[in-house]
Amino acid sequence: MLSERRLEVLRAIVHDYVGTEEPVGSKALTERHSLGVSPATVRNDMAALEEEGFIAQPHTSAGRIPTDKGYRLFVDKLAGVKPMTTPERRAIQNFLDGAVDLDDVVGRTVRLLAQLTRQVAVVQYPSLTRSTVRHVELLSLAPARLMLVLITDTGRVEQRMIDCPAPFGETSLADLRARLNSRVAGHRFADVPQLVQDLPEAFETEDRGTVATVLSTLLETLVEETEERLMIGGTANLTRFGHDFPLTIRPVLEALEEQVVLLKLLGEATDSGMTVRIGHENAHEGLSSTSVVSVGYGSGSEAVAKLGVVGPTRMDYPGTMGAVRAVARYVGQILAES
Amino acid sequence: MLSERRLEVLRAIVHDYVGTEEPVGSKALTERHSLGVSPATVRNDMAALEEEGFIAQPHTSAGRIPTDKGYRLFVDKLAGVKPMTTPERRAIQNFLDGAVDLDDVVGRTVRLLAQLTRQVAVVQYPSLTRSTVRHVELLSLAPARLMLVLITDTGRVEQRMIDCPAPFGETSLADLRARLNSRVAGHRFADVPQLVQDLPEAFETEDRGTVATVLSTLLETLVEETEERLMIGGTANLTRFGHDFPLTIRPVLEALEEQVVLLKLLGEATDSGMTVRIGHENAHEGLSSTSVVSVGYGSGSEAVAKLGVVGPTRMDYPGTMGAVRAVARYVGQILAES
DNA sequence: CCTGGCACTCAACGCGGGTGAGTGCCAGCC
DNA sequence: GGCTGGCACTCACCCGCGTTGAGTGCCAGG
Repeated sequence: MLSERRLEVLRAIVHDYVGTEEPVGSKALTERHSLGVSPATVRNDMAALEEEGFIAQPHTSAGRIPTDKGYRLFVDKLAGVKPMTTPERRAIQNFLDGAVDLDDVVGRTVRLLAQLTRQVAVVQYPSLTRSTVRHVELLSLAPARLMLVLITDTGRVEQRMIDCPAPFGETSLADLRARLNSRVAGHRFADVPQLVQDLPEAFETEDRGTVATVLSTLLETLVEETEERLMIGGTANLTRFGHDFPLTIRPVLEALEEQVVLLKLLGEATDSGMTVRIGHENAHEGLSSTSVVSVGYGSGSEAVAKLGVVGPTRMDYPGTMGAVRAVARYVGQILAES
Repeated sequence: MLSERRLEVLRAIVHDYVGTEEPVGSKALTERHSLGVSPATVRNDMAALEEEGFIAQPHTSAGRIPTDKGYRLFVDKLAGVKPMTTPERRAIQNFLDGAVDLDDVVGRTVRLLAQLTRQVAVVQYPSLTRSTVRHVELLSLAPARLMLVLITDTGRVEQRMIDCPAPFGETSLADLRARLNSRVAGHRFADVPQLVQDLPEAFETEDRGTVATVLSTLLETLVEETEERLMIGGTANLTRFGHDFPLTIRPVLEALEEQVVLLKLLGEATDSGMTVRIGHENAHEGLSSTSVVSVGYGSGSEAVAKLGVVGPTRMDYPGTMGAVRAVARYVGQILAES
């Protein structure tokens, strides 16, 4: 086990390195932090920390930089979450309050998060499977052509075209619409399948085909749209990364364009509470020198989606975590209100 | 006026510079292109071209690179549009054919365009004002709360909540729904205002307030949503820009995040036909070393929105223009079909 | 008007010594 | 045993310098 002071040294190294982006040496450390010991002692501690794999030297006779393992220890044991100041909170709330619809909420959230953390922000649209149905609408566009519109409690709208196997009368349509809504409105999407299971039985034989088609389209929509959408922003912040651009920034931009990758990234995070994935802890190759801070958010007590930021492993973890948590909280509030 | 050969020299310079990214000298030019004259002659031509402002030297005793004015001449007079090959066309069509809804069409288009041109692609969602109404739906969510759903011929769906001044019966609702649709379905959004103008008069006094509210919300939606959405992709291609990254790439990424800027960019382009804006021709500061190739696309003969690519002024104009034109054409087809 | 020849310019490259931050180790002290 | 000051060593970084070579402008001759 590492002594108290050694942990303190690690904390100091992380702090300085995050600030300066340069390897930090023993002398500079003792000058900037009053550790109460001499550089020589710090050197010994550093040797021990290096031995354990928490820090490393880019090359012999240079200062030390934290390793992924070092950051991990820092995040888990040494750093708290830095709360937002009151004016910051107020600014967040004001900014988000102006949103007019779901797209706008997500858009504002992304911009806000990117600006607060000065990193790349990722916000997932509220998930359908965890949402509840507000309303299902069926429109007749042509004798044998329907449109299914699905409205969620988070304000999201999905629509699908349906080609009916047989013409479907207005009365049947109204009937189906009413029955559908009385069964599923207010229920969670995940519960819909079993709620509508026996619905065709209530209809005349000639209509059953169409009803079944409608239901299967509905269920299909639920499944399909589980592959969720997301919005990213603040990519310009990547340019503050380092100086060896092409190699650092390229793979990150590529990864960010792959929604699949991002969704997996957010998906891997724990459902509740904040998750920090550091460097190589991210499965994706291109993100091996970035960290992802993510958290769930939702209109109720339960998370309906996640949001987070992607930045260099060398980031201000306490500050970033504070911003992410605060934004998630307020977005949840906004969604609950609307 | 410049002689035929001098134009040929300019074309050669543009061609080589686009390929190599390095200033091109007289000797190299004569070696790679059989111009039939000696380097010395080419030097004289170059001096003339420089005099006129079509090319410039980064520093004394270096080769020449085209200026914005040079590219302009090249695009206007010297370069054609390079058509896509048949297999390429087929690939485009196959890729776009798999789309399931509007979001998917736009998403696929962006990815396709980014991949084909190896640059940043921008696709605007079909505009509401130029679209036609497919269907208007009114749902009653609560006694005095309605939802308005607007479906366009391009598959776009917009919804709005409406708080009614007075309770609105189901019969009135059905009546309003029917009247609304019979008037506006199939008509262009721009024509909607005058089509619904006298609608309240057909209703009982007690319902007129609600009808008016619905109509004003409808008209509002048309106006609001004129500020159109767009999707961008292929930002990773920016890393192929140059080697002096931070300065080149940063402002571009920033500009791309500002939807306003992009919309203005596309908006400035002519409505029909392809538009190429080179370097400083773009009003926006950060885009002064990029060119924008854009074109309108639409389901009919008329453009409903625009798409294009943003790349370095040093780009393959004929190829890019060919790809942009081809993609626009096929997207138009897809939209017309759905 | 084109061409070969010639002197000139200057960014890019490679080399080499100097500088300084940082390290590891060790003997001595508390 | 742990902390400290001292010391020799390492090595990336910087700076200046000469070399190289692609490229230029100009000019006299075809």
